[in-house]
Amino acid sequence: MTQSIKVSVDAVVFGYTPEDGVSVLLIKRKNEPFKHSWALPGGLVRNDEALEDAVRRELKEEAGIDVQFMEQLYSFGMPDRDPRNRVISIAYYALVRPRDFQLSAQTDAEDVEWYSVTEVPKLAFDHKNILDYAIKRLRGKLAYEPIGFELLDKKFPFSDLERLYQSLLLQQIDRRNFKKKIMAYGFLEELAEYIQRGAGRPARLYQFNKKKYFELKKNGYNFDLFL
Amino acid sequence: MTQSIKVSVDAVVFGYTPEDGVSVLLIKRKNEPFKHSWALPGGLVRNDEALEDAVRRELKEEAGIDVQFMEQLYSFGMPDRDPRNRVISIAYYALVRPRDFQLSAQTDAEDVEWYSVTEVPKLAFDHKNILDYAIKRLRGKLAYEPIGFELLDKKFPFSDLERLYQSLLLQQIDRRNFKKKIMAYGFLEELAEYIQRGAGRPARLYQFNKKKYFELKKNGYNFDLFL
DNA sequence: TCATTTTTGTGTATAAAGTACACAATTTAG
DNA sequence: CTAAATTGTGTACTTTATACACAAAAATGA
Repeated sequence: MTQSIKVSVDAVVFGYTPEDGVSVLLIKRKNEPFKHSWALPGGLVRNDEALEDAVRRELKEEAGIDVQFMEQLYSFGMPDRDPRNRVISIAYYALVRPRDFQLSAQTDAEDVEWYSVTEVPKLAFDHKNILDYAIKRLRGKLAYEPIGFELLDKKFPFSDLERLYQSLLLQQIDRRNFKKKIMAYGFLEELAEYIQRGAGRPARLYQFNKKKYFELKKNGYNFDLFL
Repeated sequence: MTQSIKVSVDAVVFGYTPEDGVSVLLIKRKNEPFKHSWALPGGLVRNDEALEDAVRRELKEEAGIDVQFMEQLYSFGMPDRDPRNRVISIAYYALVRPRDFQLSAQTDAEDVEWYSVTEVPKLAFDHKNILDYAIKRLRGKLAYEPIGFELLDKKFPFSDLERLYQSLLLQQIDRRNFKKKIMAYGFLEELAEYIQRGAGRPARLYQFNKKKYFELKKNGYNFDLFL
């Protein structure tokens, strides 16, 4: 018998706000199977479409968002992961700044929502697996590449970066040592601007210098940010 | 139009011998397209077969080998990567001790051969890409997990490990410091046996203690072997 | 308005880890 | 039996990581 496997993509889109920590974008399914269940955005790849394009298309169709940073995560192919057909899914993860987007459930979804990674609802298919895998990857990645900047505002106070690391790596950080280490790499720029949020001394703003980063990286620099 | 994408798996099987360094297992294709070209072993996934099972089956069918250590590498899905149909391929990489196997071209291949990674011939499809990706992954992985032991004999002289790292990471290693670092982790056992190869003082044999390794790992230990 | 609370900002001393380095021991090859 | 090849081993020095506390600037509210 000839092969009859379907190919889909799924996306784990992470967002971060200093208030709510790390969240993930979920959609409520409009169709069977798992109708009305929460799930990762995704869907079948078209015959002549690159995998990444399929992910971007689905994110647009289901949630109305565009993402910048996106990487392939893993391919999930257990024969019974979809109750109807054999479907293998190539999962991607993406990082965005939630405030950059107005979520809007589009044609293919009943609803779209950010959920804190600490309180995700029951998910369709093996999407819980995929999400867990993505969280692990995000943690690992964060520890040796400065992808955290994709999640923060362009200009941010140092404490945002600190809190991002703490909430994702689940450990305390020594403020002085952390700053010392990050600044030593040289890809963070100190600005002459300040921000005032609630009580406390106003915080100086910083921004990530991608050019400097890639330059350093090209020269074989190692960015382990293990804490 | 309904989806008509085919799903295949490909395997990058790495071997190591102290004499020839790191090599990769290639097969000579028996069929079109790329008939008589060298390629990575692999083939279409069956309708009800897990991805890993498909890889193991193909390795058996094409090269007559069984592998122990295997991990998913990446999925390659450019629409034109196969000149005939749309085929997305889920690539795996595996590590073996070449001396454990007698290679034998089976039904699906014209020939099978180990090629040093420094002198691979022209490959079919996008297999050169896949191989390059796998080499990068192997380097990275080797630097923070002791997978090198999968490539060495069960009992090996310390210099084998040294040479493996040097040939893969392409840099000089200080013998004393390297040994100090590795031994400090505590997952390498010094044996009371010695081996004599060619000229020079006989070398003490060592072996990897997996149990100890997993125990350490479970306790959140970090094994960065960066040099 | 002023005392309290909240948050940011900053340096130094100590401990740990990484690096550089050279010579003796044991074997084979000629 | 001399030369060449390989293994085995310790210490001083440099770099990096860690622990730690108090002042500055703003908001809050009595």
